[in-house]
Amino acid sequence: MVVAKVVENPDLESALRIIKEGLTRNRMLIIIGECYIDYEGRSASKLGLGERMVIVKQDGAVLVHRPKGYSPVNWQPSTTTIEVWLRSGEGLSLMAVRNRPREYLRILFNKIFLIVEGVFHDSAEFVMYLSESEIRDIIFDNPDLLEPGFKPLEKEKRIGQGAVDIYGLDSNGNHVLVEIKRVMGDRDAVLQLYNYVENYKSGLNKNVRGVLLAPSFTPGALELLAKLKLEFKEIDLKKLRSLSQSNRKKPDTTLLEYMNEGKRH
Amino acid sequence: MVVAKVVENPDLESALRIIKEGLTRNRMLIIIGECYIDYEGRSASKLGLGERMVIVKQDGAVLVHRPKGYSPVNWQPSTTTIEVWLRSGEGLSLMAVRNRPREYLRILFNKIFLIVEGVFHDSAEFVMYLSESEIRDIIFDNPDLLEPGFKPLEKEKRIGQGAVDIYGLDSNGNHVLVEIKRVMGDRDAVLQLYNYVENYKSGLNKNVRGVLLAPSFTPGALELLAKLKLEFKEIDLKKLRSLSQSNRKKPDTTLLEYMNEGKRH
DNA sequence: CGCTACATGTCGTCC
DNA sequence: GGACGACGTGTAGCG
Repeated sequence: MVVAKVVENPDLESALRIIKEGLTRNRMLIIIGECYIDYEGRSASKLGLGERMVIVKQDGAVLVHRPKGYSPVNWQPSTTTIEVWLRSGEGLSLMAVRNRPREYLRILFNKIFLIVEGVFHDSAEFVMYLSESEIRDIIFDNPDLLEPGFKPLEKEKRIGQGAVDIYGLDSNGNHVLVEIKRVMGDRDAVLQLYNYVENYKSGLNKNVRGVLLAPSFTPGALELLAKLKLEFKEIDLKKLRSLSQSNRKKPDTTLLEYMNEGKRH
Repeated sequence: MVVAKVVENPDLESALRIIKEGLTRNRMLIIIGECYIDYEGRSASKLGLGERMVIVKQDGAVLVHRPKGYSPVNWQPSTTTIEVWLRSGEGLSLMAVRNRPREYLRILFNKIFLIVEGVFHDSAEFVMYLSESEIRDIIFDNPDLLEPGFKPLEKEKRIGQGAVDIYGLDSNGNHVLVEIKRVMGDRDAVLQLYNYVENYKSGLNKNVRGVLLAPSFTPGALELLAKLKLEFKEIDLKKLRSLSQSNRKKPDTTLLEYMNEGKRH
């Protein structure tokens, strides 16, 4: 059973009891109420009185959501300790503390409108397609996508402190370092590649080519590429996706087809 | 009133009606149920059957949370359109679509255990302390923190496509570019600074100093700084915080004091 | 545990 | 609207 308990408009003493029980049992808690919030740690923040939703997950993660936007206004990732207490005249406090980095999050409730206690069963596998590592593997296995005659030799080759995505040789025997971006290539990506090339060249007495692969490029990136004498090549994600067809995990129906099917009543 | 409606174990037809109503009224919806999830857009993902919490915010943002962890497993930031439909034998679908980038998120419910409809009043101001821009202002106003005789001239000076945090002159009249990091300075930060220095120097015939300010530095960053002949200086955030005392917005009580007070029953 | 780089990053800001 | 950089970024992976 997912939803173990639903309590509307509890007084703060009941709320305290319910929340404490839920925490003890490692349940997921959803608390809707009016609260102040303080945070102190790597930075510090204060949020005045308002109505919000607080989620305490089964591993101790805490999220505070305002009525808009993707991001929680305050939060704590999976925390070591959560403490709750009630002081008359002040309200109900929920405090989430983690140690590395040392951070405090304190939620002070004035009123609580709803508490939901739940235990979720969810062991399903989550599969994500076309991550950067997947793209890298496809390029490695289909080196002509970079250029004819390219011979990939190593993935994630360590260079200095970092690692370049693909290292190989071109048809003239030149060393080639390939940096791959799944999203639009920006100046950061160029600088990353530049650093690899310079670092790798410094031990060698040969020409080293650096190539940035991305679906598209910002103007700043293109300018910087030219200035640093680095190369770039556009990759077509759709094409790559079709090349990974053999991958068993690939969805056989796209969501779009799915959707159209769904509407074809 | 925050919580407008709480419905436990609705059949899917009732659920459809309730969710549609909630969407029309721009209410916040919390839907707990068993579902499959498909996503397609910049990337693509599939998630098998499991019990999850779905949040639809008042601006159309959608979050799907599993029982653990900070991050939603699937989501959609503030979306233009959300559609819901029911097909017998299949289940209840909630589809969130946005246009830029074009992305689809589809949640297919098998069972719904709970629907909460709420309207949140929350206009409180959120104040964050010691952001990078705040640090920048403090350094600008207290230039000796960088070095004696430093004369800051411009904040966020545009250089090429980007902007360096502080530009100024040292006691010898050298141009100085200062890049500030609120967190540990890494290779990326060094490359960012390097790019500014090179870019700025290219128009000039003079020496240009680049200084990275951060509370600490990774080994990779220090190595790169040396190689690129850039400078660095540690900043003490605690000290900076005391220098911003004058700032009205600073909290007068720290959360730690608050907490101790809270426990002193 | 520390460092590195990815991420469907998201979000504000400035041009 | 696009580019650029901050973010309490979180998170996984590797040494």
